[in-house]
Amino acid sequence: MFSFRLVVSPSRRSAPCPLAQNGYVVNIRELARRSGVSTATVSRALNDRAEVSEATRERIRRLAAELGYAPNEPARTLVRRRSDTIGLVWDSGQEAQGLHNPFLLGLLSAVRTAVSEADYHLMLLTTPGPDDPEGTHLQAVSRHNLEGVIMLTTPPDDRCLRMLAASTVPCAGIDTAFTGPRTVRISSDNAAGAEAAVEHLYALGHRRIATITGPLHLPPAAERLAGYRRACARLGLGVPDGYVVEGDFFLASGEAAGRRLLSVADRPTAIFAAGDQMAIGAMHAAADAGLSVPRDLAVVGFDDIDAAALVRPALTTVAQDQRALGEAAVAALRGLLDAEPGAGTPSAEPRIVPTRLVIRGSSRSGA
Amino acid sequence: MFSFRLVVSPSRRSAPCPLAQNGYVVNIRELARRSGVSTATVSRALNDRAEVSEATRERIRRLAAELGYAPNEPARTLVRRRSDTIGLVWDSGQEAQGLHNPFLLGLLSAVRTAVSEADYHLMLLTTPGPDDPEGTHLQAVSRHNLEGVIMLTTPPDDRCLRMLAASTVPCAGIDTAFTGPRTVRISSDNAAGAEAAVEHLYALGHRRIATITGPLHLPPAAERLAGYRRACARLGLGVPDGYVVEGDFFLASGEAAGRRLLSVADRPTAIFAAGDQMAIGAMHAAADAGLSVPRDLAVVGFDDIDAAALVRPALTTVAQDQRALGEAAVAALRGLLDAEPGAGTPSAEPRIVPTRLVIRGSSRSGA
DNA sequence: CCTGATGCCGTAAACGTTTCCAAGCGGCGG
DNA sequence: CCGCCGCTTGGAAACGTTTACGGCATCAGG
Repeated sequence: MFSFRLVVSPSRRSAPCPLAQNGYVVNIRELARRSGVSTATVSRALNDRAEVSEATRERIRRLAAELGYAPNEPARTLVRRRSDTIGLVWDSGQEAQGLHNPFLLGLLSAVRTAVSEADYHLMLLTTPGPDDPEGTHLQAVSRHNLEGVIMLTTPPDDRCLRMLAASTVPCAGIDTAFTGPRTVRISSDNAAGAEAAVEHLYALGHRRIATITGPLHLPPAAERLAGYRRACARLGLGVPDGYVVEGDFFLASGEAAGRRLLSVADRPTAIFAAGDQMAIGAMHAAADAGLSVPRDLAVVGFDDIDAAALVRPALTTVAQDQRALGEAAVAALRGLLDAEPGAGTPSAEPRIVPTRLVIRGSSRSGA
Repeated sequence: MFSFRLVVSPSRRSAPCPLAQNGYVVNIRELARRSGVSTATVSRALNDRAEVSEATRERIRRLAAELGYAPNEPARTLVRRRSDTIGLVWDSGQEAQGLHNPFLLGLLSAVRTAVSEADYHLMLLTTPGPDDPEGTHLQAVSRHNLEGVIMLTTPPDDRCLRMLAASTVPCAGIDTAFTGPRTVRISSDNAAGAEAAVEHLYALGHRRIATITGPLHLPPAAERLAGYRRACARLGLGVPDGYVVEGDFFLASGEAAGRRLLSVADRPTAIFAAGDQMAIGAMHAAADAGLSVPRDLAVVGFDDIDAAALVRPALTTVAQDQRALGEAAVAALRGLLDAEPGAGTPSAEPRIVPTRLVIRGSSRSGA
């Protein structure tokens, strides 16, 4: 079931901890000895417990600072049975190299700062190989006493993650499709973002607006398509056959889809692509067809990857708020952690984060 | 000197560890009880110690797997005085949003897999705020018993990182400028990469090759310029005044530098830019000047960011091997860890990782 | 039969911290 | 004077694991 690799290399045991201060580590016991109190009092003083007099507390803290004392987290974890640490997983990225990359890094940074502002530590979980057992992540959580896990844009068919989400471990997932008793999903408002893109094109005078979708089995792709359809319906725009082409979020699929859309009977004057790479591909297709963007064809993407600002004309796109997503994930996870475990599902509905339309040259003639 | 935030929220102590298997955690003691041996034997069996008979070892392992036992890492760390965990820092990324981002994510993934293949765990260190004390990272290392730290593309003026590198903590830095008794630097072969770029342009027939550099106080920028100069000298190419323009690695600076280079007396026919964003900026400048890339002007960049493959014409560039860089960093760190601490500097010279020239449309006429 | 070696295993002491429980002490109302 | 309470403090038991040390077999060589 589980396999173990606890092999301890017989050489190099017990390396001396390289603390800068005095060459050797100072404990709570050393502090107790030097300040003439017991270890219990030192612990209480450093942890801001109420039952210590102000005088001794101050004395102990000063001594601790002076000696460069740092508490031993493993020992604290051991006795407190909590580690103040949460795990982090993201897709190994080899497959989705193009799509998620730039987006992911923003998420990572946002999660990192939000987590440390909440005074938690962050441990990276290994993305398991295809032959690793399903319980790999559960093992890791249990080994390190992790209190919860944040997962970022992970593929929906990861067995290990599915098992983790299905367990009682608190999980917060950004752009993930897993469900579980203590799992909450965080996502951009894909539908509203798509609607805003269509509305923007409508406001510019476009009436024949086509779309390039992502793989429709992925929730974000489906939601963006739904938003597109809703906006079209609301604005009274028809969606002829052939105006909806499915891509795979990568450049080449956008180029191919663009060619198809430009050869359709009633040629669209604008394209909303569910991903920036596909939008850029569509712009290439337009250029190859001798069309000028945005004069002959307006293009709007989704995600605001780095390249969106670098291509010419620069790409109008629906930007996801990476910082807000990261903060929402951490907030949701804290909610799960603070709730009593027996309290059932606190709120299974996903947290939705608004998007922001970034208008650039690909949709605006005056650029 | 140091400040502490060990505040323990008085509510929610001792949350029950949510392990899936049986609802409660199984110890080494439980294993011992159930298999009729002592905890010492169980520990030895699971750790592949020699002093256990094959029969009992197998029995214990099977039982452990059956019960879903996972060793308690904090406890192991406490008694073994090593955590098998290394820290990871990277730049908060707000300032270098454009330059390092896509590159960084590849490094992160590479480091992550290399670290876990070496059976270490990875802990993310917080990027400290400007008012955090200098010893923040040292504190973290000492608190968690981290055995070493890997730093990725960190700014050269980070006081906390400088102090960390200067300490006796083993450090491996990719694209960092810190030095210390147990600190090793890993870097792409910037000079050779630049040389390869110039040679490529020379082989295409170009004789007037200019360059756009990065901020020359950053080592990579200086090294790339040196490579450019060396190649020009070797190939007998003159470098007239005005053929070397300094940028800041961002798009706008490349565009401005491109304009300057295109208006110089003896106009270059090719530009080597020390960063992809600047290269793309130079392409924009050429387009604005009515020049066609690559017919009238060839452009080569550096880094191979995602956008390099998305712009038109696609950008020829010197790709950094993120995987190799990550693996080299982990290997270097392991070298530091295995070396006895008293052995002095094992090898202070930096590890150099070769680059790879990716030829695309911006330098090749037949695209 | 004795001696030493070898293979396997148990006892118990750590590791650094938190926290339960009790105790000392001064004051205060009865 | 007694009992009680509130404020500090200390003693000691955990938490789960590793490992030094010693013991009990069994076995080979003399």
